[in-house]
Amino acid sequence: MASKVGDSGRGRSQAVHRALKRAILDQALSPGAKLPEDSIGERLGVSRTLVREALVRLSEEGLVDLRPNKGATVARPTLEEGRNLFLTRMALERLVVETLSGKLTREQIDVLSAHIAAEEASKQEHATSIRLAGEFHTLLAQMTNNASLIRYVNELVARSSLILALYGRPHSSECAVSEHQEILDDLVAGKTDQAVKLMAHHLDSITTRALLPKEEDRNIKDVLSAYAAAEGLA
Amino acid sequence: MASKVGDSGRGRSQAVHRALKRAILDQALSPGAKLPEDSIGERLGVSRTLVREALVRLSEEGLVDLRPNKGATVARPTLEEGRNLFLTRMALERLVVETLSGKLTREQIDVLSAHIAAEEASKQEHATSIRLAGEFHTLLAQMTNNASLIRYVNELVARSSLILALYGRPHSSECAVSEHQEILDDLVAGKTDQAVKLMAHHLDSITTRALLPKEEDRNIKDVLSAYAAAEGLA
DNA sequence: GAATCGACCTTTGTGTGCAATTTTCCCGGT
DNA sequence: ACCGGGAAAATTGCACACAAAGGTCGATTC
Repeated sequence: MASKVGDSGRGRSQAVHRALKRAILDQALSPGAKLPEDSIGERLGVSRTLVREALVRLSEEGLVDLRPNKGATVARPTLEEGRNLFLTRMALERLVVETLSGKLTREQIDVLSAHIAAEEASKQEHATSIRLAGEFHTLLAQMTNNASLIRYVNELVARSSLILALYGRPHSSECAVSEHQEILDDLVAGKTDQAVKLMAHHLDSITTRALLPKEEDRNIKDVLSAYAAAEGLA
Repeated sequence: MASKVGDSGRGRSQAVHRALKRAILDQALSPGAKLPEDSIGERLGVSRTLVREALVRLSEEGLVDLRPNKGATVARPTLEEGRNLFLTRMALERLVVETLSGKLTREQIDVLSAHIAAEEASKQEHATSIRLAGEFHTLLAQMTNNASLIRYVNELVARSSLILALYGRPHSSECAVSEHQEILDDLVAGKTDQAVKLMAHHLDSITTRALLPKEEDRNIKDVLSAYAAAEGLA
């Protein structure tokens, strides 16, 4: 079904790209998963050529790691990369907020409100909940009409999903919905500084609240790998 | 020397990518130029497959436009995109400056000083002058050790070259060198706010000083094409 | 019995061929 | 002289084939 619907836009490699991206963001493919060109192509009904193209795109977006002669895997950002990524996100979303403050049209406000409502409604489903939370930010970015800003925010939000999938705690994104509402309120009221501060807090709370703990075996490996890398080991 | 270092590592598609990127940034290939897979492959001694991969990467970086069934061309950003791009750049470079302020090592300071000296020395050669001016910013970004930040600044700086190539006046980047020195001084002194302000001014002056006027035939065409697009014409 | 070497099998790297689409340009009509 | 119309040439879209690199598992040896 995906093949029939997705094709229309143009180039089928785009369709493959979207399919894989969606699969990754939905955590159907979890970080570190192998992405063999063959199987994917067979499953999606296209040749390796197109899969390859899609993988290159995804690697350029930072969603997959592409190691020479070793194939593609879903990206597995380190915790350090994660924190840096949120720093970058903050810088860009600050611009988003500054650009939008006091300039939202009625239509845009409606769209955002509806989206927040949808977020509220899907609190239970962990997967879609994360996706909707991210889409709020991309929606905001979209409204700036700044192409590069949009692109980068999209990328960073997507990769944030990966980070949260790896290091996030189960119920980390719950409070986010109310914060989204507050941000929207300030944007509508034109309280720029307040909105920026809220957005900063919003993103910061994700990093500190959701990203820090989780003393599982996964973390042990990460810590070790960091030390190993520092010593030039495998 | 850059070519020797970059190539050998692995994949030849990477080499093609670098070659094309370099050619574009040096304005050997000017914005809007056609990039036929065949000719490029023949000229570089590789097959279309590899050229294709490089073009996909470049399009993902925003350096080439890749239209379905119509082939690749060197990107031709509009003036509007240009201004937005510099807005985004500002947001990111602000983070760069904030991250680096007061934390530069002696080595890093030396590298930057040397670079500024090189900029000073090559004032005459328009092409390299622009390149070095850009590299100052990428150098700064590099020192943050923030992967995503580095990547985006690199991209934006590269695309800025395109913008300046299209809309910049001949001697627009002259004063920049002294401003670079000032920024470095403030970074070393740890005057964060001052450094941010300077960087803001630095980038802003590029947009207002270099990007605005230029009433040449090129602009006429651009204006017309904008109206044509609005009317659905060629 | 454990370690090492090697043949096999899987997966990626790259070139090439063919179909489809776009562009060019030549030609006839108005 | 100008404007379609259509065939030919050029270019991209896509798949497949072959070569090379990596990984695995078993056999051989100490």
